[in-house]
Amino acid sequence: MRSESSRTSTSWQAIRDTVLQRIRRHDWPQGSLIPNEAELAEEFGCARSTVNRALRELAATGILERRRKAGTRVAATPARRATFEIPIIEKEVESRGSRYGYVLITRDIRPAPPHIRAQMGLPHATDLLHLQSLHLADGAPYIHEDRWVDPQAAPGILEVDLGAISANKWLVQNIAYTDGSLTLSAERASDAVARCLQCAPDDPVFTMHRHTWTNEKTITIVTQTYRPHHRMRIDL
Amino acid sequence: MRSESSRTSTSWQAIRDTVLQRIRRHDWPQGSLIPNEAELAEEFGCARSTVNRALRELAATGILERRRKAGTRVAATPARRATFEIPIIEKEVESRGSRYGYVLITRDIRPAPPHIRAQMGLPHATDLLHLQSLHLADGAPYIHEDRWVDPQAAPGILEVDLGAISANKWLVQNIAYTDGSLTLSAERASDAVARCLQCAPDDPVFTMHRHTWTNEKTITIVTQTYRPHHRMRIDL
DNA sequence: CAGTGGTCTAGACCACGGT
DNA sequence: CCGTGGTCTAGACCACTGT
Repeated sequence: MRSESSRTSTSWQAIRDTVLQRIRRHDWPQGSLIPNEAELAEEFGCARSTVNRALRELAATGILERRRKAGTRVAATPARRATFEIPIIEKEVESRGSRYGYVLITRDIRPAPPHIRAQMGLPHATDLLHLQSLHLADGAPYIHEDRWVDPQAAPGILEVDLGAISANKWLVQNIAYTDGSLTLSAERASDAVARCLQCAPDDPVFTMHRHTWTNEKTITIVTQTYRPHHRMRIDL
Repeated sequence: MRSESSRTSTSWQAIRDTVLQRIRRHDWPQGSLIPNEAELAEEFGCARSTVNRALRELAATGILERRRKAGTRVAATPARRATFEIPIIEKEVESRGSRYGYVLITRDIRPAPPHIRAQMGLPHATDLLHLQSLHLADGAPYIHEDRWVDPQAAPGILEVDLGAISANKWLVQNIAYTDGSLTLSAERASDAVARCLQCAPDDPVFTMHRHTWTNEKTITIVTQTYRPHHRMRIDL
């Protein structure tokens, strides 16, 4: 069996799978030290760098823990990391087989309110661009979006027709960001949001809060509220 | 400037950062083809495998898209993937500086109800282990957990004292799983859950649904309901 | 100090997939 | 067909960190 993929002696995937199997069978119990790279390379009859690649991948998913000199250990709790796809709403909607739509509800420029100032770390009540919009799936409300943009960090945004292109799309295409954070929560729909999403004003709604910045400077803070009953799926 | 990290000619991190910078500066616009590995290796004065490593890392985060023969392109929408840390409740609680606690509320063996049978793909109403428990932070309710376990897929589980060790901990330590899915949503707290979490019966609650299986066979299905106002943070 | 992982190199062969 | 990325090798030096 195992005709498998590779021609070249041993592939790093094969080594990864073998190691994984040994961990799952408890040949190498949780927390234990496994042989070092040189030993495994000899066992598998391959170069050390091939072993390195295999073990590195396993370490990246949290299954192994590696430290120089200390060696490689089976993590106490395996499989702790997964890849999270940051939803791109347009594609998310289309991949469900629906037609994507976008509507700008309000656009105004106003001094940052206190909670936004605090999050952005602004010393003064700078003028910010405030947007409210709606993403649609087959014409029905899908996500309500409330966004603040700092025009100083996103030069050019004030000249854009944000009724034609979504702020997110424009920002992604035009403003580089270096860092971001993402917070998920369950909220009670506010009256305003409920009206937009056409749901009851206290329905539980899945909410995604994003903050992106570049070089310590906030570009935008967004709160996206999904319509009720939304589920976000993550594969492991 | 740039004393930087490496001694050895050029590090893959340096190449990654340079490439990233060029993308952010739009030297290489979105969707465009960038030079191939051999050309970049020459430009940076390093081995092709070093370039490969740098570009592979960028492709893993969704910033680049690579295909043999077709070459490497700047993704239309950069930075689409992030690493998601699957919360290990005990550690999550302790990392907040709280004391972790665990209480088993109910334990019974009963035929799988229809919706669980459907999710597990069970043809008959097999007997399953059903558990309800509470995770505590400093003695206060933190997460309510409702879990179904197939004893056939998790041999030994019926003999375990699940009042002493949480089912999750025991399963993670004893039963290998190969695949899983994770679904996040906002729900309205049910009466039973609200009582356990000591909140109002219609509070919006953040809910994590997990399904793990091995070789097509479901091991366990869990619904974990966080106390109100919980936020799940993901760094990018 | 010394062992272990981290990385780089130069060269090679291969697999995929546009043309 | 043949260009491009994917991988492997053998060897080397280095960086961290436990002892």
